[in-house]
Formats: sequence, structure tokens, C-alpha cells
Amino acid sequence: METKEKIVTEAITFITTRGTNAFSYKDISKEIGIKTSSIHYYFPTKNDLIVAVLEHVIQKNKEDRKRNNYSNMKSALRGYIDEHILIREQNKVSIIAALAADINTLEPQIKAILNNYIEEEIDYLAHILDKGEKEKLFVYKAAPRIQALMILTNLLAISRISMITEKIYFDEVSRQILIDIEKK
Amino acid sequence: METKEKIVTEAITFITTRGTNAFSYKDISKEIGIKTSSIHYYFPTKNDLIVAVLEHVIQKNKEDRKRNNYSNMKSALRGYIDEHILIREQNKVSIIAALAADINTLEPQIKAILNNYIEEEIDYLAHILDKGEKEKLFVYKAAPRIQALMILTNLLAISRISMITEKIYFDEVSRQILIDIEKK
DNA sequence: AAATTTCTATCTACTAATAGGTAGATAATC
DNA sequence: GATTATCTACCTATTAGTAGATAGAAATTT
Repeated sequence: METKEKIVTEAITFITTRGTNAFSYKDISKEIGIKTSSIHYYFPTKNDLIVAVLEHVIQKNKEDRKRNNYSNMKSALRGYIDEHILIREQNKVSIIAALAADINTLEPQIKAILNNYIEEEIDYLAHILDKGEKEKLFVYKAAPRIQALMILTNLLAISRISMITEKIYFDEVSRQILIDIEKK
Repeated sequence: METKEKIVTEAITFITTRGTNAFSYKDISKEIGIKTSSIHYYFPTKNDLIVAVLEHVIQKNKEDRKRNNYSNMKSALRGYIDEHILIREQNKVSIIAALAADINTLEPQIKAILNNYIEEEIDYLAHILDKGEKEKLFVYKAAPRIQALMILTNLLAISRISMITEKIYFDEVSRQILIDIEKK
């Protein structure tokens, strides 16, 4: 892996485990064995690095989803939940949860990118829910985008909560999401 | 207000708006017009201050709830949601959301207090849900404690998300919580 | 009641470490 | 020879924390 990619990879780990204000260029430099000035060569400011991290994660997520080809909306929803399970198993949180926590200390640029990404996430999940409802697979009361928000918020927050309480809570909540929505 | 209380009050604001790693003793000192060394006099380390903040918020919340005397479980649930609305209106997040975000950078002591507090929150909400169900006011599929977690996670995460997206999302989610659970 | 001691809260002054960032030399690659 | 990537060396500001002085209030002794 080339240096630039290594830096982004390490930054992702720090941001999604400790937050943007609890890691420094020195932390990354120690981790991959280069000097902090070399990181500044690729990412002049910390904001540049965070932007690169955010765009990298968004891009990767898009590609991963393109690869999946779900036969029905039930497995599409399960696949969506699996994305969150995977992050949880690595003791990380999603980039949305990570950057949302620091939003008042970040530059407006990041807020804008993040806002756009969250809307896309809601769209993606709402589409699965809407299609699944029309196929008589799901039942729920809210509008699809609001129902998507209900599920997204369950996953984002239980990911955080289960780092403090018993890990089992994560499984119970993710299971309940499916029970509440799958018909019969 | 005496100095010690002022320090805790300011620290609460910083922690619930910027996070524990994005404020310093200097920030507080500037805000209330004393030297940082005077803050160290009351709270020798930053961990001491965060512990004091956490215990203060827990205590205050307990007292506020004792003052309320809900006639039925429907208004008790609405009262619980109102607590979160109040925090959101101040552009803050709950102390649980705030400290959960920084948990990997905090001392084990804080994790222990927070774990205990989260369990108490689940108990409190689960009790409302359970009683309300027995009184035929609520309908839901999960065990009371899991249903409590579903609602708590909705509120914690939408509080964060709505700081990035449209504020309206917060109202839509909090309204949906009630629609989904209130019988007929 | 006056004098003295102790306590409380604050201040000035300092420290070692870290943060984010810059300038410019140098080596390796195209 | 120019470009790319890395390094050394530096800078300014901030961070968390300590040591010790001091002023005023409160308690104690004479």
C-alpha cells in the first residue's frame, strides 16, 4: 500500500475509535513509521485529512454496495444491518457517528459533505423499505424516509451504547429492527 | 452562584456541545474570569472535572424526575421525550451521547459510572413502557427493556443527526416514536 | 476584645509535552 | 533536470498540571 493510502487508513481507525479531536499527526506518524511533515506533504491541514477520510469511506461504501446484488428487499435490509454489524465487530463506529460527535469543532465543508452523505443514506434505506413494503415483505406506519431514520438512529446509537454496556444489546436491537418490520 | 458550581456549569456546556477532547481549562477560565490554576484547585485533573459533571447531571435529572408526577404512562413517555427535546433546543446533546462519543479516551471510572447510568435510564423507560402496556395504552412487540433501547437510541442519534441535517428530522422522529407505540 | 493562627480561594509563575504547521535540505525516480 | 517523496529542524500556541505567594475570612488563643 502506498503512503497516502496508509495515512488515510490509519486516520479512519483513529477517527472512528477516538474521534477527530483525540488523534494527532504524531499518532499516525508513529503508527506507519514516517515523520509528521510527510503527512503534511499529502494533507497540508488536518481538515484536508478529515475530508479525504470522509470521501474515501463514502466512495468505498458506494463500491461495496454496487458489488452486492440483493435478490429481495428482505436480504437488502439485512445486508444494510450487516454493514453496521461489521463496523461494530471492529470496535469502531460509522463515519457518520464519528464526525457527528465532533461537528461543532469541524469546518463547514465537512458538515456539508456529511449532510449530503446522510441524505443519501436515508434515500438508500428508504428505497429498500418502500420497495419491500410494496412487495408485501415489510409493514410499518411511517413514511419510508422517516422509517429509514428510525432504523438508522437505532443502529448509530446502539453502536455507541454497546461500547459501554453489554455488547449483547447491539444484537438485540439489530434483531428487533427486523422483527418490528418483517411481515408475519 | 459559587465558583465551583460555575465551573461545572460551563464544563457541562462545553462537553455537551464540543466533546471532552475539544475544551480546555483555559476555555472555562476565559468564560468565567478566573485563572486555570483556580479550576485545578477545585478539580485537580480533567478526569475529576468530568466525573463531577457526570454526577451533577445524573443527580439533577433524578431530582427533576422526582418533581414530575405523571397521571398516566402516556404522559410519562411524552415527558421523557420532552427531556430530549429540551436538550436539543439548547443545541446540546445528552451527557450519555456526549461521553459515549469519547469513551475510548476516558478513564475506566467514567465508563463505569456511565454504564450504571445507562442501565438506570433503560430501567426508567422500560418501566413506563411495561406499565403502559399493562394499562392497554401501548402496544409493542419487544421485551420492555429492548423497546426502551429502541426508543432511547432513536432519541440519542436523531439529536446528533439533526445537528447536521434539517432540524425538522428531530420532530418527525420523536413524533413517530409515539405513533408507533400508542394504541389506536 | 485583640492578637494570632489556620483555612479558603485566588493569583503569578513556571514546566514538560504536544499540537498543527512551515522552510528548506536531500534523496530517489521519471 | 525536474518532479516526487521524505527528512531535519524549527516555530508558535496550547495543554494539563505544579509550586508557591498572598489576601481575606474564620476560628482559636490569650
